[in-house]
Amino acid sequence: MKTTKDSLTAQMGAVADPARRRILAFLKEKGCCSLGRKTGLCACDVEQRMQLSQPTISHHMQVLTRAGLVQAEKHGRWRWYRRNEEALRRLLNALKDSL
Amino acid sequence: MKTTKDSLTAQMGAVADPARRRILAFLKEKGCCSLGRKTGLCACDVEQRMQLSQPTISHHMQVLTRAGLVQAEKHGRWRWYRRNEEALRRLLNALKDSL
DNA sequence: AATATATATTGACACACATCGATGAATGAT
DNA sequence: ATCATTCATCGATGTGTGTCAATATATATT
Repeated sequence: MKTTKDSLTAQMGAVADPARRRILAFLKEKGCCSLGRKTGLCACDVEQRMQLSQPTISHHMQVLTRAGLVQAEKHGRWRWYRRNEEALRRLLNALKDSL
Repeated sequence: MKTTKDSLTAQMGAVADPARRRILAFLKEKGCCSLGRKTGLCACDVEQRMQLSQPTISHHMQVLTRAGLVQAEKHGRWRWYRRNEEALRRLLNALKDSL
């Protein structure tokens, strides 16, 4: 029954949701958190910008992370998220081939 | 309640389903039906290549058509489908910007 | 230890969706 | 007129998903 979803389908599904696309857009901004040179946002930042509850944000971040489109790094009691540009590029290329 | 889905989300959702991606791939082949110079497939051709019932195929074709990613043309008792390459290109560009 | 903060997890709910069998509608063939 | 074929529609069903409130977990602060 539980045919494991292939990677492309998981990534497409992740990106098909408008809320998650907004999150990906937010992650382009420079945020409050910085990892070395890289910058990211914590979930609370994302939550602040969207009209969604904290559990919902948490869920979306999990979907994006599991799809490999964002990377998370725990830092103190925050969790910093940043876009996985490499994976996003690969997704676009895969789509270009698959479509 | 019924916030109408925006065009990009509808197209992304259409393409997120693996069955519909396979259909889009099938539509690249030269089929039994020809429209002027263009070629396409009828739903029965698609059905023959997939392990899905006729109503399910019909449903997928409707989703793809409503999303504007394929174009249908009724011809006798067949319905010829062909890819809307322009729309597919626009989708890729929109994604490139949106991601 | 007690408290506050950031996030995850759980349970529930409504809704969307993929799928199918049965049936209907349109069209062509006999 | 009857029948076969192609496709759409309907109704049902199971599964997935977006969302939230409540609760739990982890970590920092006092």
